[in-house]
Amino acid sequence: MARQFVIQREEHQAVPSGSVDFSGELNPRQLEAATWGAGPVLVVAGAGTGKTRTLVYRVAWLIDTGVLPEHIVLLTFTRRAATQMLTRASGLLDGRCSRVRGGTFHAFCLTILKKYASKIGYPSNFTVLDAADSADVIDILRARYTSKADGKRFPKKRTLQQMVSSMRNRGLALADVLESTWPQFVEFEERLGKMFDEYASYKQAQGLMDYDDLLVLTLKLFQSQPQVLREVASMCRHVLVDEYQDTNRAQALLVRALSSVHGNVMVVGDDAQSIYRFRGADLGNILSFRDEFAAAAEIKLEHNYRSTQSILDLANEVLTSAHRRLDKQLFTERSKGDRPALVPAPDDRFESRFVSQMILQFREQGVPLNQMAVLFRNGQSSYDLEVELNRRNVPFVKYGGLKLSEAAHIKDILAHLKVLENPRDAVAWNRVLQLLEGIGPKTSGRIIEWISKAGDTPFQIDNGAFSAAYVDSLMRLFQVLRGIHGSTMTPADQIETLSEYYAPIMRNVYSEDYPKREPDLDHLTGIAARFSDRAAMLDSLALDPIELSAINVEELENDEPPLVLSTIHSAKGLEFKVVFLIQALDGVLPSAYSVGSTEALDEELRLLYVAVTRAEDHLFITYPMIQFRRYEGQYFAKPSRFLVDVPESILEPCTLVESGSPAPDVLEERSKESSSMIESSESGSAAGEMLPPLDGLPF
DNA sequence: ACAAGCAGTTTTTTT
DNA sequence: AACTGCTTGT
Repeated sequence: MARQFVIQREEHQAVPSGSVDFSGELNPRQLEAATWGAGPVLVVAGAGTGKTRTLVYRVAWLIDTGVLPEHIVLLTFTRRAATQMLTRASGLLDGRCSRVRGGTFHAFCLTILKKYASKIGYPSNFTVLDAADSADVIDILRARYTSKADGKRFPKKRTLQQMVSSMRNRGLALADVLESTWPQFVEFEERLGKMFDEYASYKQAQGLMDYDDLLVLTLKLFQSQPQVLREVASMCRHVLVDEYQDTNRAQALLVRALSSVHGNVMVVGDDAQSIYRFRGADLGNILSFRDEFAAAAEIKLEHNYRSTQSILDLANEVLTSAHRRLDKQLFTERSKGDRPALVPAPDDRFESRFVSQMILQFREQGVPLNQMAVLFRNGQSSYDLEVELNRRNVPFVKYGGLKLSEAAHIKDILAHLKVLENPRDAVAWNRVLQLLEGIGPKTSGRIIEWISKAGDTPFQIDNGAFSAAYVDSLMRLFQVLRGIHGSTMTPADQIETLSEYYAPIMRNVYSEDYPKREPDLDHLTGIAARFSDRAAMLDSLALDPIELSAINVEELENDEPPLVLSTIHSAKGLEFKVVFLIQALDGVLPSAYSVGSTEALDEELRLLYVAVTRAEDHLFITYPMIQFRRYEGQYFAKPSRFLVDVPESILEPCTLVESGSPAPDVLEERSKESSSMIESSESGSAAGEMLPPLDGLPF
């Protein structure tokens, strides 16, 4: 008989030794969640109910009761969210939580895979592909699977990439995915199936992993190597998951796996804020958590501390038409506040002028810029406003939309680093080689084949083997690569060296707009200075691309904290005193892509809900009445279908008039530069009140 | 055979 | 601003 050891049960009931006053800082429900003992628990936390606060105190409680920080895993949706929470927890605990493991599912899986890569047939220096890289890989294969006869009907690389992705993170068969989302491509099923199989083996052969691989291969590792699972899961004494409503099937399985030894898992989420269905998020995960984790308890947080009653009224109204939801009713003890305003503007320019003018007014009333946000459905919706804000010297940061590391010229530089890191990475080689004059897809393919045969000395070149048209530039490339390969340069120095080599190429390739791109190379060098390890830098940039305009913020460090512009998706979890939701148009929110399906429309509705619930004190929803489209010219736009039926008692309809013009004529007055004002339409435009009434607000 | 240049189309949201 | 397909040039 084997000897039996008994481990002392953790003492959860003990009064925490530290100085944190848990019951004073949290309401009874929050306290119950933060001090939860053992076993699975679902925390349903409505918008603004102190979800982050609860998680922060949860971490503090665990550590205070003696759990080692490195035995806590805090999985969040973005890295920003993780750092924010750990910083706050660290404030409560005098820094005692620095060793809590946390981050996104993808980043957490990456650390596991780096350690155990060889067990699933991968080298440990594998490269992480972002969505665009992965589409490039697929495109290489696509050429082999298409013929002239297919014409335009065969799916584009981006679509193909989305197909693979949705198969894998939902765990569905190709046939199902095609039938539900791309019925027009059902005829290609057999070819697509083969192509996707080849995609998988191609990645393995080259040491490449896409985002979905990080999750799926971790699961596969756990399945095929039970001792690895046991090893990893025993280090996860407490698993905390934020934004559980936005996890996909693979992530739910990971949560189950990670908690399989200790069984202590707390998931926090709000079904009404699930907005990542397009990425495979499965609302079913949160709705059926209590079935999947036997005996799971449920705690509901319904006391909203963020918004005024008027804003919550609109939020609740919006939600009444949603289909699937958990029962929950938000309430607040805050005062009624102003009704949210619906402001139609004659056109984009007026909308931008109105928003910037209001922002300046609020600032004069003492609201700091960084307590205000402008939200929109699409990244490009804010271009006009950005111009206007620049003109008025209003500093802003933009979240969502284009990322620095997704810009073509940055990807070029990064491709050189990837080649140095993993010389088997053919996608990176393709990019690097095709920058050279005289080298296109075919030649680049041939050179890559030659390189792969060269074996251990990847950056040596035999100049006799190549055509005179491009040997010289090829030699120069290899010389630069060898120079870096054989040195001990820091990542920043490597980028500096590469930039010097790349600058003339950039002038050639992007001859029209290279001056705009040039400063970005310096930015990149600056970012690289934070890293001492090239591989870590590449992984980090792949998993957490840098927001393009976030760079400008660092330069302004000592100036006024900037206004926030953000896509609704990127604003998840944030709150602001004043919120403007712009471009609230039918076809934008809801997106034109979603009108075909109830499920998709529901998600757009929740998106509106998320936008509305970001606001604490004031909410303005605006849209232009006239839009421009490239081939259709000007046409009359409709406001979002979610807003037209909202009673006026909840959403106040307003009109915008140009000062000095009694009857504003939309088309003729557009170019005037005088300041506009807003009036409430129901009180009659002649005696219209100035909005907003800025006096006596609870700032 | 292959690269480069041109013209026309198309753009959701993100790890 | 990027992607695709077509045409021209080497």
